[in-house]
Amino acid sequence: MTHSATSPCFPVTVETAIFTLFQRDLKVCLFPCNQPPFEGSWMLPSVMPAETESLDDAAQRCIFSIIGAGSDSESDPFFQQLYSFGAPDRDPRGRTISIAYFALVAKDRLPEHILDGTNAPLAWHSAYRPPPLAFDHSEILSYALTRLRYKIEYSAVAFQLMPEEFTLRELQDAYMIILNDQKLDKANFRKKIREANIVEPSNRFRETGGRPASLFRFRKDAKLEIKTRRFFP
Amino acid sequence: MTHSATSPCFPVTVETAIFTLFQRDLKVCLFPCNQPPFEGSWMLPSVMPAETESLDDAAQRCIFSIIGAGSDSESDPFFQQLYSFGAPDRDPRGRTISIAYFALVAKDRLPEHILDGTNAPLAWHSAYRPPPLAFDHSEILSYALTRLRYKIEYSAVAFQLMPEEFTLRELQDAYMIILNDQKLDKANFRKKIREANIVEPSNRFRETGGRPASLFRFRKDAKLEIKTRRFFP
DNA sequence: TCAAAAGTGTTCAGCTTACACCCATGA
DNA sequence: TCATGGGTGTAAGCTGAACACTTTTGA
Repeated sequence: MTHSATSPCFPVTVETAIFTLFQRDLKVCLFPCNQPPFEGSWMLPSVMPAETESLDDAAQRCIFSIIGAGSDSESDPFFQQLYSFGAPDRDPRGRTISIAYFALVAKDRLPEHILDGTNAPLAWHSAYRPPPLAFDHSEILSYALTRLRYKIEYSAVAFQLMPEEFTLRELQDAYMIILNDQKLDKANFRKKIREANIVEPSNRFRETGGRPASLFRFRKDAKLEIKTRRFFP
Repeated sequence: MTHSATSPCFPVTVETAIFTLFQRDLKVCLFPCNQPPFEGSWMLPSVMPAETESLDDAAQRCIFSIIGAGSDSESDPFFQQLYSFGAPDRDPRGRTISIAYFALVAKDRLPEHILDGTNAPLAWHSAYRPPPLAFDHSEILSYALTRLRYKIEYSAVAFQLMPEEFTLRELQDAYMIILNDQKLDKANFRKKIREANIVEPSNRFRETGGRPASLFRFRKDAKLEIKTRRFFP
């Protein structure tokens, strides 16, 4: 009921599903796993919290160790705790408890050599059709995808995956890729974005195949999360 | 990046916010805390996971240790993992990592001596106006309340707080208490419930001050979670 | 016959959806 | 002048909020 006198201890890890968007696909950052029996599988990046480090700090260290600390905290990636996984047999080497996070990084925030995998074991794989994953990491990944999809529908986190400036078509593409829904109506999508008041034009344009597209950026003061009554039906 | 060779260990606890509904109020189960410097404060019930026990099993054990194991698993309370708390200073006695759960129990599932607190340190307090709580438990409680409110809006978990049979008025009261909103329109609420197709009449009635009210029960095959496109605005 | 509470139908505003249309550019 | 993609207006249909109404019981 209350804390017992003896304190069994558990190794604790923080695993992070880091997402980014390129090649018209949602990508997740993976490392090759060498541990038997998972040779040839891939795994999510992970760290162990230091003695005096909070879970969030550990997750942030995990992310920065991959993408590098930014020059300004403005462009720091969004991250959020997901769920904790503690099945006794999740790691055959011994029991560990894993606190899972997910993170969103804009492609232009990633150094070139991290994006293309030059000179690093890390690789970006399709989040929807990932290679075989070690431990329970495919469970973690699919949970992260579900949460990302939920979150993108009631908040504006999508902008965390966009570059500094973007066209509305590019934003719509991001939504369609993440929601796996090609049926979003262009006019209605634009109206929603306009009325939500979360972007402003930069008065610059991007060359496309046809009429040039206005570039937008997210407003610093935008309301990012809105809750409305829904009930179940 | 990957698992390091040395494995720092952390004491891990599972804390559970157990909610029930009576006296027209949402109640949470608390225990007195004797640990300095929190004498006089209250705390959420907690257990430490055993060596080979999953986190969910530990949470279930925590719940059953209070309300007793049910005769049939049908009436087992609903519970769900919430969030993990790991601030280095959350417990002044030493660092622990806490996996928080919340649970919903129907009042008629609680034995009489648990409800009225006879001969037990446990007590039920208003979840909205709780007494002083030890550690970071007020943070855990307010997080649990937020999640409960979200969840009740897009799913039918409310029925976990209802007795076997109930009137629609009683169900509406449950919603109004949890959402802290007295303005729910009776006609519209009933229409929603009817169209959601989640209850069926038991063909019995409850005596009230006026016209007797039909009793309903939840349908076993009801769809409990429905997701609709929402976006942010 | 009146008070109290159950239970229902109808209207109106606002939002979502679908779709048609115009605009600006390069070839 | 045509193809391509950007950008907008509007009508139909659905949903939710508000509210007035009827029904059934006990006193």
